Amino acid sequence: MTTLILTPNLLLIRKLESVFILKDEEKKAINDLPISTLSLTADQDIVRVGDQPSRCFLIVEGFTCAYKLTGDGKRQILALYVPGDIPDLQSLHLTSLDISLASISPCRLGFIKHEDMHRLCKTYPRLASAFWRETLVQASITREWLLNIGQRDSYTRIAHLFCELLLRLKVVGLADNQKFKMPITQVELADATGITVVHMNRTLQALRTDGLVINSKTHISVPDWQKLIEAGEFDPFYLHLLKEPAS
Amino acid sequence: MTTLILTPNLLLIRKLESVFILKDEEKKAINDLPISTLSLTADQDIVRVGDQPSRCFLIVEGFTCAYKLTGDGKRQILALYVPGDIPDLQSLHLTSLDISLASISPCRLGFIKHEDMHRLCKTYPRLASAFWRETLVQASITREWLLNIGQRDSYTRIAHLFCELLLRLKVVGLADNQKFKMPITQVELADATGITVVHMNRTLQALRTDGLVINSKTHISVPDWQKLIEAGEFDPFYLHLLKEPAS
DNA sequence: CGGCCCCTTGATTCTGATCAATCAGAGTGG
DNA sequence: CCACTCTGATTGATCAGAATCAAGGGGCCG
Repeated sequence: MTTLILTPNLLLIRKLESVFILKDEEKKAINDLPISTLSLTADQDIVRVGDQPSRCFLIVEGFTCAYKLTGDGKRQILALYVPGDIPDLQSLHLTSLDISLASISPCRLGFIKHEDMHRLCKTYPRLASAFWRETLVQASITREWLLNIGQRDSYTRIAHLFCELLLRLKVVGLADNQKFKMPITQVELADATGITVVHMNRTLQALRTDGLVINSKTHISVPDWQKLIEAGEFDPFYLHLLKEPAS
Repeated sequence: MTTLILTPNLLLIRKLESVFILKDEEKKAINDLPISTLSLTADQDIVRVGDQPSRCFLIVEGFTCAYKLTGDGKRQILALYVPGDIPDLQSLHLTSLDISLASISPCRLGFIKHEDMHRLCKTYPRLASAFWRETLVQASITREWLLNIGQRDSYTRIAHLFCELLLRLKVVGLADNQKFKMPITQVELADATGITVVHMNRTLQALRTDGLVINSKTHISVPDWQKLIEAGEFDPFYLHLLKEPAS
C-alpha cells in the first residue's frame, strides 16, 4: 500500500465513489469545489454543541471524533471519523450542532462553505442524494455502535470496533490487511466503547494475549483478521459499502 | 387534549411542520401524495434486516421500533417511533435495510411508494431537504441514546427515555403534561435501554417510589415533569424542535 | 532532570446480570 | 362460570463484569 498524496477534492471523490457511482461531470464539479485546508494539533475542539457553522469540513488527514458530555462530565465518543469523512455534514440541514467535534490526532481539514455545498446539491441532485446517503451511512454506524454498547460485552465490543476501523480505513487506502495507523489513546477507546480506562487496558491485554489485536501508541495491527471478525461478531453489512475494498 | 382524527397526509404535514416551515403549495403536494394504509397487530415485523423495500411507511397510529440482534440473540432496540414518524425513510437512499422494524402495539401504517417520494423531492427540493432533515433528527436521537446507554446509570437512563417520549408525543398531540398512552412492556423498555428485564422492573419501582414515573400496561404518567427532567438529565435540544410544543 | 501524559497493576466495591420461582391478569374452551 | 394457559410483572438469592480507588511505571519533552 502506497500512501497517495491526494488533494482534498480527489479524496472526496474517492470517498463518494466507495458508496455511489459518480458521473464524469459530477466528478468535475466536485473537483472544482473550493476547499480551504487547515492543520491542527491533537485534542482540539473543531466545533462545539450549539454552534451554527456556515461551513462543513472534510478530514484530509488524521482522525477526529464526535462526543457529548453528561451532566456530571462523563464523555461518550459517539463516532470516530477518518480521512474522507465529513463529520458535520448534518449541519447543512440542522442549523445547530447537537454534538461537539474534536481532533484526536494532528489533522488536516478541508473546509467547504455551506453555500457551495448547497449550490452543488442544487446543480447536481444526484450529488445531493450521495451526500444524503453519506449521512445515512453515518447514522447506520451509530446504530451499530448502539447495539455494540447496549448488548455486547467489552471484549467483543472492542474487537468489533477494531474490525470497523480497519475496514473503513481500507476503503480510503489507509490500511492493509494487517496494520493501520491509529494514534488513539486508551482513554479515547474507553470513551468510545462506554467502559472505563482501567477495564479497557485489561481487555486490550486479553485481546493481545489471544493474538487478535496488538496496539501501540500510534498503530493497531491485526494478526488474524478472521479470528478478529469472529470475536467481534463483525458483519460489514451496516457500512453499506458498494463492494469490499481490495486487500 | 382532544384526539384528532387525522388523515395520514395531514399527520405528515403536521409532523414536518414541527421541524420545518412549509409553503402552501408544498402542503398541497403532500396532501395529494398517495398513501395506502394497513393495520397490524402488536409484535409484527414490518421489514427485516436485508430487505430492499420499494416503499416507506408513516406511522399513523400506534408504536413501532427498530432493532438488531447480536450473534447470540440479544436484542437491542435502536429507536422507538411514534405517530408521524417515518421509520424507514433511509430506505429512499440506502437500498438494503440495516435494521428490522416491528410494531410494539397494534398499529395503523401509511405506505408511500419510493417513486412517489422521489418525484415529490424532485419537484419540491425544499421537501427533499425537510425529509433529509428528518433523517438527521433521527440520527441525533440515536446519538443521544448512545450517550444515554454508554454513560448514564439505569435510573437516569430510564428517566431520560421517558422524558424524550413525552416530548415527542406532545409534538404530535398525543400527550399532555401528565400522561400518555404507551403500551410497551418492560422487556421492550429493557431492550431499548440495554439493561435486563429484572433490573428494569426494579428501577421502575424506584422511579415510582420517587414519584417520577408511574407506568401501567398501557399508559405512562409523569406526576412531576420538572423532577423527571432533572433525574434524566434531559435537555430537548437534540430533538431539534422548532419550538417547545404547547402544553 | 523533572514533569506530564499515558499505560499498567492490585485490591475492593457495586451496579446490574443471572438463575429460579411465583404471581396477576386477560383470553379461551368446556 | 370456572379451570387452564399464556404472557408479562414481580421477588429473592446469588454471581460476575466492570467501576472505583489507589499507586506505580515508562517514555517523551521542555
